[in-house]
Amino acid sequence: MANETHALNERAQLLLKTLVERYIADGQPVGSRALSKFSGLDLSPASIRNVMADLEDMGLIASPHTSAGRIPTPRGYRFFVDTLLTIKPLDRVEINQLEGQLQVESTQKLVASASQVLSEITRFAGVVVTPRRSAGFRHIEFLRLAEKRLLLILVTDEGDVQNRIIQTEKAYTPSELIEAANMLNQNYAGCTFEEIRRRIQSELKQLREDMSQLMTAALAAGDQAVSESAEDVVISGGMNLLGINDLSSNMTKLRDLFNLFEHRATLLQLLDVSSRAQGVQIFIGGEAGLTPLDECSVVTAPYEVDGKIVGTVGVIGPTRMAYERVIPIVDITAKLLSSALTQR
Amino acid sequence: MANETHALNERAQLLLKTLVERYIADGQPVGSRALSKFSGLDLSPASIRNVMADLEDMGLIASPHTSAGRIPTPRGYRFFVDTLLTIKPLDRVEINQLEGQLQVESTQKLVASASQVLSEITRFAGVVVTPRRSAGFRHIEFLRLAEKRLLLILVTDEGDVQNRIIQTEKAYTPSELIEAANMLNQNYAGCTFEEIRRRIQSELKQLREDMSQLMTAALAAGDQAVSESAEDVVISGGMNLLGINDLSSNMTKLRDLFNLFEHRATLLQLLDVSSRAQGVQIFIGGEAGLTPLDECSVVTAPYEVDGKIVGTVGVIGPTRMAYERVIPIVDITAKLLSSALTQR
DNA sequence: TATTGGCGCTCTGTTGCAGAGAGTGCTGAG
DNA sequence: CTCAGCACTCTCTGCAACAGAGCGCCAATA
Repeated sequence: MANETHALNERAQLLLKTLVERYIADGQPVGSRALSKFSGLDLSPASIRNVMADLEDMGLIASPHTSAGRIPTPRGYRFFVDTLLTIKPLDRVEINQLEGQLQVESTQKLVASASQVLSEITRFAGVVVTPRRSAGFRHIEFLRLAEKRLLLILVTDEGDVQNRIIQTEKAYTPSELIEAANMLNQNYAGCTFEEIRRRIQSELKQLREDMSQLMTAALAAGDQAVSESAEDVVISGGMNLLGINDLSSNMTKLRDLFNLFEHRATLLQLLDVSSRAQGVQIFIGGEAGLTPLDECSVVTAPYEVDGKIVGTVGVIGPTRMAYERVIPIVDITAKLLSSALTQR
Repeated sequence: MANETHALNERAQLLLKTLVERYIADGQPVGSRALSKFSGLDLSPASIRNVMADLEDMGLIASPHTSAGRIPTPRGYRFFVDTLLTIKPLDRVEINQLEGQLQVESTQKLVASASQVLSEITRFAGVVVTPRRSAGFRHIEFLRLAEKRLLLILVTDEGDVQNRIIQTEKAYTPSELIEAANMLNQNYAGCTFEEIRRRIQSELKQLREDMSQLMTAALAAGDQAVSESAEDVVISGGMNLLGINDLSSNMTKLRDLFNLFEHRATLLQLLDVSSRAQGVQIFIGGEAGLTPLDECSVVTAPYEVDGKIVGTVGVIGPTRMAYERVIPIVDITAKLLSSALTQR
């Protein structure tokens, strides 16, 4: 009764910590005897039971049934990761290994490989929200494929290449195509497509009709490029979660979870939240407000280009995961991704 | 004893057919009573039991245990699809619906959407082996991104666009880049990269050193383009299989199956076999020689460009699938894909 | 000779029950 | 405050009984 200080005393904290650690380690409810053996506190099981009762009153642990040990509640996990968890930073070797697996050839590959590395190293699902991009325009090219078929190649500000095939009404000569491309390249390089559209509106009428068709096609391609390069979320190793006992026991939940994976928009919403804050964020169980995730945790960290946050990396795994290991992995991956993207 | 003609008499065939159909419909072992009710033969259960015993002797059906009904063996399924199955062709509406969902914008999208359509319409996993392509070269472009960073854009014979970023040792001027691109475009358009490599070998030495660096980079990109456009297999809706009771009962098998999905090469090997033959092919259970598939069937059909087979589409689902429905779907999809690809 | 009704047999799935094991809550003593 | 002891609760396992489903076989029948 005397230790009802509401703030946990040191002993209770230590016991909660070892309880969570043991539960994470073997997935079995932890009883008073086990705790008395592993806490290092030299207390009898009976005394420990008192503390456990307090912890249960506070909603930090719970027992699946009368006579099983205790398992952490979401609140318990929350307290654990917030104040009890001691994370050990990755050593140099692991970082190098991680870095080595990132494929820096293109932004797409970078993002895909980051997601994959996360899933492989944690054995959970890796997620990466693709970077937001400015809708700038750098270069355009028309290439003649056949009589009335053109290949339009469009390079954005960020060096991303978009291409699309256009059916034209008229057969353009190569020089006409070059002329059109030159006009766009010289006058509008560096502008967003919005700007181009505005500025071109008036000038368009003065152009020959056939030219204006090309311009319109180019703008359409540009718009598509912008919309396609909208945020998207890449998921790797979702299958890993099949192997997790905690999740694969109830099939229905597992299916809901995978449905969530296919439903990008919802996931995106969750992950976007994380890009508001700096550093690693953790969502435990249903904290994110998504029921399919109620036995999962999501560990995320934003990454940046030139100091500006442009996306999020993360790991989705069971609530019972080795946070002290996953957190630094996500953290470092975000940093590696940031630096790889900033270099380009 | 007299009907031991080894070739099944008509009655036995009809009974086998209804047995397989009923088993496919509700997944329960089929007993003699059910069969007597649904075969339309007006035979008593006792008589039917005699026939069933014969069918069991021939290895076409089996009972899970002494006192359950019978289920088809793989051999039974095989006989069923080979000689008993009556497939009803898709009606016009369904074909249109199928056609409408194919995204014709690019080869990649076409293949991806074909796979997706297959999975959505069958509620199983859709697979498509991407088309083999010739390694021709059409057009190249160097674009200056920064001091010593170039964007190399490469268009292949088939209108596919590859791009990669190159770090150079020297800072090229725009006109140098144009010169290099022109040289490649004018001299080598239409050649395979192999040919270019051979022809350029001698000429390369005569070029200025800086030029030769660009050429080498271009060739490397070309090679990569070729290797990347090698056959690959696209899988959609693998998750659908989670919902199939037949498969999700034994978790381990399910995991093996998904591992197979991630292991592209093996899958590719299987699907490539199908592209040897014309028309729809069906692999039942372990017939493909892959243990993870022993409770699955694979229905495939090759598709072609200009009359030449270039890839395979297919569906992977439980052996207990509605073949009469899946077969025409796969068939039509292959045909639609062929015509969509031939048009471009 | 093919078909059929009937009977006994076998296997599954469910239910009820008892006992062991694990762990708790509580109480009273040090 | 700590702790040993005890009664209690809950799960898990094995066992036995029983109903249900379906088969195989056999003898009767059309």
